[in-house]
Amino acid sequence: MSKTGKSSSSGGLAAERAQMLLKFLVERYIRDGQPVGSRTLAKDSGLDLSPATIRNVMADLEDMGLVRSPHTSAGRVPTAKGYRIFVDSLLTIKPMRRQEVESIRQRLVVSSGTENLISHASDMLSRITALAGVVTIPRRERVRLQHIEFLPLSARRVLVILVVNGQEVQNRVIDTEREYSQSELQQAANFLNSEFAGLELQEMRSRLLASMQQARDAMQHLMQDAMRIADQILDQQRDDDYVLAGQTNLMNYAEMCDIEKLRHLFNAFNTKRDILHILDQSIHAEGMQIFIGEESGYQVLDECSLVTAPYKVDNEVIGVLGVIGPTRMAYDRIIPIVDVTAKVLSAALRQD
Amino acid sequence: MSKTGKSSSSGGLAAERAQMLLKFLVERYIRDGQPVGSRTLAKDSGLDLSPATIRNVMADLEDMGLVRSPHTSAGRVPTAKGYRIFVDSLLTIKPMRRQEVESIRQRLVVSSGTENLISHASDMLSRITALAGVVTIPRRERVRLQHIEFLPLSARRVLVILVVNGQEVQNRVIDTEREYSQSELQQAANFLNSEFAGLELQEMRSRLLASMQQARDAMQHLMQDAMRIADQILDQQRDDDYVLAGQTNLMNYAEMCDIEKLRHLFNAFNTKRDILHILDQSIHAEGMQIFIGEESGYQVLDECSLVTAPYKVDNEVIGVLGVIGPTRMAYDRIIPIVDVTAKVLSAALRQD
DNA sequence: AATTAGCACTCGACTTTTGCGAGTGCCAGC
DNA sequence: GCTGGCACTCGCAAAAGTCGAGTGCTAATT
Repeated sequence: MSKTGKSSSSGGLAAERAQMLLKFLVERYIRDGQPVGSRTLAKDSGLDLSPATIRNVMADLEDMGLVRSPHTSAGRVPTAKGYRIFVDSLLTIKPMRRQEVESIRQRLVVSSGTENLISHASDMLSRITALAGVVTIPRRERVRLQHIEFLPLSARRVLVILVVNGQEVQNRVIDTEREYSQSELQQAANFLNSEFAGLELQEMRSRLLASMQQARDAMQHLMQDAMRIADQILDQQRDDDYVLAGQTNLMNYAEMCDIEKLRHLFNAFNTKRDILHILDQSIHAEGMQIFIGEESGYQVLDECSLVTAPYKVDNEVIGVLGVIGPTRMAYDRIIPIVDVTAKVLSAALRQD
Repeated sequence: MSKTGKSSSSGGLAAERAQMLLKFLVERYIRDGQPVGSRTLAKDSGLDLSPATIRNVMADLEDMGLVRSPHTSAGRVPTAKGYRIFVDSLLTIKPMRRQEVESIRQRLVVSSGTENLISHASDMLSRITALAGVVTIPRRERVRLQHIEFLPLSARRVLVILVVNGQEVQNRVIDTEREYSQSELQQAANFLNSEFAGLELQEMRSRLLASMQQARDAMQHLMQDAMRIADQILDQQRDDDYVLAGQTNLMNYAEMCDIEKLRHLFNAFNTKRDILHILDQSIHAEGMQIFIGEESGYQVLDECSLVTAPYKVDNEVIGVLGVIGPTRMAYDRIIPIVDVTAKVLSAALRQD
């Protein structure tokens, strides 16, 4: 009954063999998508062991929770835990083909405008990996005001245009408390521009607050409104989002044949909340992150893995990108792709 | 063999009965999704006929291409042609529930900003119908310039901000041929604003062209650039798009269980080209349009129907909205929903 | 002439049976 | 500790059987 203790035998050596077998099993399963039996393993692993021995090792691995049989007389399949070990310590990364790197770079260098860049990156990810690509909309901590402009729309409605961070344009309509004349608005804009251009919105906000307390001038309300806008924009920064591409690629995978599962997954894509939550986790973790199957903690991603990498500008992480696919994805190929894409995107954003 | 001729018997009366039966059959099939047999029809149609008689009528309808049997011993199912007749002349529209109308109105009245309005409309459509909702981004023929602003970014890059049609803001970065000073830009903007504010971009374009031929001043190039922008914006107007919501609803329908079909459909949604083409057809046709199954001419929509209605502002049609679902959708309920939503959206856009 | 009852027949959906084979676990021998 | 051998398990797939809804046709009825 309790053979848990005695199995690992003479320590490290057998453990190493078990690892080799695990590695081989995972690779094989990723390739074929079929449970791997002891015979296959014995024949192709190059370890020159009989199937029976392999079976013993497999039983051990199963005890450790690294593999499992879908049913009594099938081969073994890696569990999430098994994939974890594989990814963390057994994986041999396969470098990207020159051509692939180039195609990403080309595509991203050409496209202009942050929006465009992001969606192209997502698109490239999904194309090259044949999985779903995801890129979060960049979110900077520091929003630097470049220019502000007020434009009267009607009696008490003013259109506020803000240019921030180089060339991003944001606009809002505000309902003001009283009617402002064209020249008043102009004056206010001039004031704000001369005082605060180049500063961060946060900074502007607090300075404005301070100055309003001492001088209560005619512009008071308008200034307050301007501040409200700044707040809104700062808020909106937080209200993040992502661009997804190639969802349909996921429909090709056997593990997704269950339409119910697929629907839940797609719903999660639309709802965005859960996915964003996971992506958020990796925005703070330096470097690449891999979520395997149930690890993510979200049921919808049960048989999916997520490979992510943060991208940055000026050494500040401003977003995450990655791919979503079945747990049984070719990690050795996917990982460098995500990695490189993040770097290329970072570079492209810098000079945007 | 050839009983085609003699079947319709004493003219109008029998034909009327056949129509009643067709109507009943379609309604029933829409309700249950099961082929309808002669017995059911006999029992529930209220016509007091024996199944055998019904069978004869069915044979006639089949000859006319309005129904078909999926296989020998199943009931009958409407063909696209059958649905067409049903929708065109047999359908009894079921008015919307007060509550539904209100929920749409509420939702759309509250939301501000064209973008928002559009996506909420799409969302409402998909929620209420439990199908996929689609709304095209509005495209006005007349783009009226309200305000233009140049902002220097770096040596030869200028950010151009255009406010058009009330409160839409568009922006572009242009690379200029030489470096312009801040005051030059200001001057140019002032000129354009005073001359062209309130005019349509088309108009501005041609006037600018005319005036440039006589006076070749220092602003020549900048003006040219401004014109280029106007062109781009006019172009972009043409580069249309739509907002889709509730795709996942489609996964619930039995006729969509084929994953391959589903994938093609979703691909079409992403590609947008074909769908846009169909929607375009209905932007010019006054009033509602219904595309049933193969009628659309696109294979991907083989077992789907599309119910659309144009929406307008100032009596000018600027977009189309509608729902996409299986041919077997509840037309009597869907049609008024699409109709009303189009009207509510039109109203909401007017005061936006 | 239209309608109906009756009847033989068809065919898909579902269930059961059967056979097969891949793969396992365990044990005894090397 | 490894291996060969063996009984056993189970899923899968093909084959066979059953059921019933529904049809088309024909002959009788109104």
